[in-house]
Amino acid sequence: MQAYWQDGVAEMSVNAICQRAKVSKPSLYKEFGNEDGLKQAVLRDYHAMTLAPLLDLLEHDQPFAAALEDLTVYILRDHAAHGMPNGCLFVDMCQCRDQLGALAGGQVDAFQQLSRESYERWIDRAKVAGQFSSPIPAKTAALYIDAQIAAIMNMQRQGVPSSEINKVFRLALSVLR
Amino acid sequence: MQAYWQDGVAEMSVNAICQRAKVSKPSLYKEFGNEDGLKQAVLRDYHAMTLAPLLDLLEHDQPFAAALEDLTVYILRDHAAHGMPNGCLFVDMCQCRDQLGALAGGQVDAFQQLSRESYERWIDRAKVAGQFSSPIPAKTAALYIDAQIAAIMNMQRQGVPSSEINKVFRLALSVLR
DNA sequence: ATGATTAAAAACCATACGGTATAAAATGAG
DNA sequence: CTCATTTTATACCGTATGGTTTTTAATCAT
Repeated sequence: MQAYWQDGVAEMSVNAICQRAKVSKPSLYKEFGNEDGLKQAVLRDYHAMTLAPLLDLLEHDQPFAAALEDLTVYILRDHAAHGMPNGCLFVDMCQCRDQLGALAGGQVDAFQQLSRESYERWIDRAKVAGQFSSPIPAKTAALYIDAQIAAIMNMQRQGVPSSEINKVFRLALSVLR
Repeated sequence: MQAYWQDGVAEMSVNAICQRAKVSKPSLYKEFGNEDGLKQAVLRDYHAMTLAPLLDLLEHDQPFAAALEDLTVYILRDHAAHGMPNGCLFVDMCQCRDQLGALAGGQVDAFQQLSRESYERWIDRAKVAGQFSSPIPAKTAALYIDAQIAAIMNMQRQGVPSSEINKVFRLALSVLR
């Protein structure tokens, strides 16, 4: 996971993974079947560690504005300070989805759909609670949030200064207030 | 260009390009030197055909709101109707920049910088003309526009319905008004 | 300590890649 | 028509990939 995250899914070969993990190739293939299975397993771990906590934030019973602030803080948190590479492995996998096999590719699609549905339900709840007054459809807002997060992750990987990233993300979310 | 645009830069091998273009491999190498040179040439053509016209829109002497609407129409125009593949070859190259050689990679960086500078100058002009009242820094706004366009191109390639894409993009740009 | 089981190291395999050399075919000038 | 030049098709080269086999080393209960 670390290797894919840091160097990019497309850049990392199975041989390089084995070398870096100090694991023999047969062991890796016994454990994961093939490269596709490895990537699926990695993506599942990454989701549990990094994406699921974000979606959990939205389930807490708190005002929309507070959840939005939690989300902002989570997205903009300093990766390097927590020993994490920059960018987002999931976004990376979404973007090179065509290069993935059936397992990892399907997992990407599933997680993508899950995220958007979570955002949409969150907005819907905020609407019925009267905390989301603008006439933006929930589906559109969900797509919008998804796109904004992906955009920020791309900027992070690209090395844009975090001060600029913060301003851009808060600007993007200001439209939901 | 068509091949890279349609199937993705990372998916297209030199062999496949030759086959598709019905060109012999030695001819291709005589013309472009190597794969990196090919990609650079393709990117230059793509920029002249697709990106430069967009930046030109910003140079016309018209109110900020009018230019913003022109930009919106240009970004959201129906690619299929003009015989173009969905998505954006430039965005694709940005996203797999690590897989590119020195020539194409450098060209990507150059065009990226050019775009952001164009956006920034455009916002600056709008500010002095009193047509951009919000206190957003021009640099931030430029990064923001760049990110929004890339996000829309990703959604297009991903097959999100154009009706949704339109709503998302107009939502994103509404923050600049 | 020994014998069965498991893991690892190394070599190997087929394939596809980017890139090049060679030989056949097409082209052009005289 | 002929010869020189250029273009093409084909085969080839070295390398790296995903994936396997074989052989060696380590583990572990008896």
